[in-house]
Amino acid sequence: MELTRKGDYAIRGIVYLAGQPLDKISLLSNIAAAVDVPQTFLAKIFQQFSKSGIVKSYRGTGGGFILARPPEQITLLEVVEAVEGPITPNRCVVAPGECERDSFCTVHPIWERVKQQVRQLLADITLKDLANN
Amino acid sequence: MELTRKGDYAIRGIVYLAGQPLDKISLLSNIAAAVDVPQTFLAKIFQQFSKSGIVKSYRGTGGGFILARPPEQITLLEVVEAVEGPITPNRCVVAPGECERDSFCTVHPIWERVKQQVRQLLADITLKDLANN
DNA sequence: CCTAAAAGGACTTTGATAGTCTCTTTATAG
DNA sequence: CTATAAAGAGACTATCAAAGTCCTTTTAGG
Repeated sequence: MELTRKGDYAIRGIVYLAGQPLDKISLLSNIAAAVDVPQTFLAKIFQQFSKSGIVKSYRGTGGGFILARPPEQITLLEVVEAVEGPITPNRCVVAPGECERDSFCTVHPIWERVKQQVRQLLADITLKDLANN
Repeated sequence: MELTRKGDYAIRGIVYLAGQPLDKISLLSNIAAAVDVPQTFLAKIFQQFSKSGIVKSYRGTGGGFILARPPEQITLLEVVEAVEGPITPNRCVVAPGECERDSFCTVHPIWERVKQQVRQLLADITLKDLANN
């Protein structure tokens, strides 16, 4: 039921980025230092961000990371799922048909509801809400 | 963000028990077979249930397990937390003061909300709702 | 006192988490 | 066109929790 450290780090990093001037390219080394995360680990996280289109990356001198969209268009849900995979309170509910007990299991619908509620809550928060200016 | 197998097994077992005649003492071996969980593993789970006062156990011949209270007085939240520990979406929010970033961390209140919502949802479900009769 | 059950503790296996390290690719500046 | 500065990618390692097993002890009945 818990976010992993990776997820936590991911949020720290992206929130930091959202708090920077939006046209400023930030160095991974700076981000890592600012949010207190091992740089090599954060590198992996930002690679995932880059692949899922949350940040844009630039290589070489003067390179770094920048938000791919304005902060009000990036939700917390998107950030979390980019690194943690789909949010699901129980594996029986990751996808329809995953669980052979789901036809008769009375708990199944509960997990569906939990999943929906949590996703909804996170989808309503954007990086704009989280960036502290 | 996911329930462990232990949590899942725990629910299966207790829901089965809630579906039995309430004055009937069930054998662990029967429960385990019925819900398709390794008996030795389920034993550990029911020990925790017993300690948290969800079931009553009887040793020796004719012994076994029985709900400690009527099913409508046992919530899903209680069951889950008995074996999984407190529900918390992020370790920063298990207890006040746990996280040294919480004074300035803008995400902290979000996790509090998620936690409350999930707990509320699970607290509203009782074993009576889940037992299929 | 023998047998049927749960309780308790020690142990093992497996897999995910949380990283690290090294090499490659891409881009810029001189 | 070469040196340098960044991110990308892959392989590797260490640690820890999850998932489960096994064995011994306690409790209760017949």
